[in-house]
Amino acid sequence: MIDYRTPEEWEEVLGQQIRNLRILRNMDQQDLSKQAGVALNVIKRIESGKTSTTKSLIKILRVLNRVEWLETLAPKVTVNPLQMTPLKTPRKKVFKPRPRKLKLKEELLLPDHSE
Amino acid sequence: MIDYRTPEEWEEVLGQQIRNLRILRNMDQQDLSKQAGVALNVIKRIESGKTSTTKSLIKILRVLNRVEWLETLAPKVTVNPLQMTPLKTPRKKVFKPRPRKLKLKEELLLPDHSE
DNA sequence: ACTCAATAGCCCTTATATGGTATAAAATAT
DNA sequence: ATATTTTATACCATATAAGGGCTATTGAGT
Repeated sequence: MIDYRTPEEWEEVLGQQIRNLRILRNMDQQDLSKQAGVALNVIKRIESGKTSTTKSLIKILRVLNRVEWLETLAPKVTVNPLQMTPLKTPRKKVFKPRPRKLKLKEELLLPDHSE
Repeated sequence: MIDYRTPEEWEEVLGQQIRNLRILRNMDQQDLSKQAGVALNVIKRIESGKTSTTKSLIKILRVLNRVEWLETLAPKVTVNPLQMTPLKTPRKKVFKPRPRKLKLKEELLLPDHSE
C-alpha cells in the first residue's frame, strides 16, 4: 500500500482529527488554546491544515487526552528477557558494507603470496 | 491514567522511536535526510529530542513507512449508515450554554404576563 | 589496536511558526 | 429573522526551526 498523500495533505488529516477530538470534548478553540498554553492562532492554523511545531501539537494532544498516541509510533526495541545475554546488542549506529579498500600497509609491506 | 511527561519528554519519546525505526530499516541519518528531503540537522535534532515542525516529521514518517500512523490519532466522525437522515448533524462549532441575557426588545416592548 | 564511517554538537543565516490584534464570515441559539 | 458566539483570515513583530558547514566524539568493522 503506497502513500499517495503529500505532506500538506497529511497535515490536513492531522488537523481534521484534532478538530474532531476538540468538538467531541465540547471545547471551543479558545478553551483548547488556553488549556494547551498555545495561541488561539495555533489552534486555528493546525485545524485548517497548516503546519506547526511538534511541541504545539503535543501540548494540544495532552489536553485532548491523546498524548499516549505518541507512544504508538514504533515498536520498542526489545531484548529477549529469557536470555541473560541479549541475542543482538541493540545497534546505535548503522554501518553500510564497506567498499573493501586496500590499506597502505598491505600494499607496501606485504609481498603478494597468491602465486 | 494521568500524563506525567512534559512536552519536552514527549519529544524525546518521539525521537527515540524515529531512531528505532531508522535503525530497523538499516538507514543512516544521511540516507533518511536525503530520502525525506530535509536537512541532516533536522534528523539529528529530532532524534535527540529537540522539537521540529510537523511537516518535517511527516516527511520522515513517509520514508520510514509509518505515515499511516497519522490516521490513528482520532476516530472518524461517523453518521449512522442505517438511517437515511443522520441522528445528529455533525457540529462545526461548539457553543457554550448562553448566560441568558435580556434582549433590549423584550425589556422595552413586552409587558410582563407572568402574574 | 586501529581505522573510518556515523553521529553529536557547535555556529551562522534564512525561512517559517508563534503570539498578538483586528476584522470579516459562518453557524447556532433565541 | 436576528443576535451572538465561534471560527477564518490577514497583518505584524518576535521566537525558533531549517539548512549548511565545520570539528569532535563514538562505535562498528577489520
